[in-house]
Amino acid sequence: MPELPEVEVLRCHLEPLLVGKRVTGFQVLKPRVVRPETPRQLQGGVAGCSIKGVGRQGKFLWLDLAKARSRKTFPLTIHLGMTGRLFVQDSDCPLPGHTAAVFGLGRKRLVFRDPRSFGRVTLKTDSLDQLGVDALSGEFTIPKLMDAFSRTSQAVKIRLMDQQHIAGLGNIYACEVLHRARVSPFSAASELRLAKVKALHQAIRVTLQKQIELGSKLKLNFAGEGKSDGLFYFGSTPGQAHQSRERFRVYGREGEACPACGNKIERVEQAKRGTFFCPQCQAG
DNA sequence: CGTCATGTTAAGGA
DNA sequence: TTCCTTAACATGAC
Repeated sequence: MPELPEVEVLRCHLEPLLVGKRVTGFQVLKPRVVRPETPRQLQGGVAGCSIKGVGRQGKFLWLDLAKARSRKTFPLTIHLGMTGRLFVQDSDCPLPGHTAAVFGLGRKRLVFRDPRSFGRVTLKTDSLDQLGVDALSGEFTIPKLMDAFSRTSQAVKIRLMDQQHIAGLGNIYACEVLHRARVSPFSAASELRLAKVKALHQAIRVTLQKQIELGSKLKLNFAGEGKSDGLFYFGSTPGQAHQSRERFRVYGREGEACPACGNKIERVEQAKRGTFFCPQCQAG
């Protein structure tokens, strides 16, 4: 599910459901998602804790936990990987297939489902420590973006997806942002002039903000059962998938008309990922 | 059968 | 050391 907007919509959804609850149990069904500590170590760390908050930076989500009778909180990091889903359900519901981990919350439970098991649950903070500025925070400024683009030989699209510099953009929104800013994905990041960097900065904020607004308005099925999967780009409730797909300007639209100029959108591979762009609007 | 998919990270090379 | 590229992870959709 997961680029910044999807994770933020999920965070907003979960926060009121989780804050104030106590973790009454913890079960790992797919040990691979707990890394690098063992499931047993993680269990010892979270059992009996209360949830004080739900945070996010980039695509990383975390629960602020506190031991009983303690005010000090520590983050339990959850990353959804490519196919992770996180939702609250009644404890007497059957667990869905591909459930990776379950947090008991009294008569409710928090389920982490992840078919591909690329996601992660951990008390280690290494990943968070290395993360760059969140693309929607006030700290993400034009000078910060200039700095992220300097001293590198990489193409701008690759650099936009580097989470150590800017946290939150993945393959979909990197393509979308570049099209909105009319910047070629193949431009050398370090050679972009200030005007283009400003355009990209604006495009990042607008693209992500609009997508969060869209996701906040849609009725999402966070339980992720069947074809409704709590996503607003590949799924959500029936009849909304098409509508939300129309929100993409170039991603997944190879051969279709560019919404700005009508030319055919192309797809090429960059760093083993698909890059969708309009060769007319985004000329090198 | 084959191709592609929202992501991170370890490993190896320059 | 730093920077960069690639392979690996595991499953489903089409």
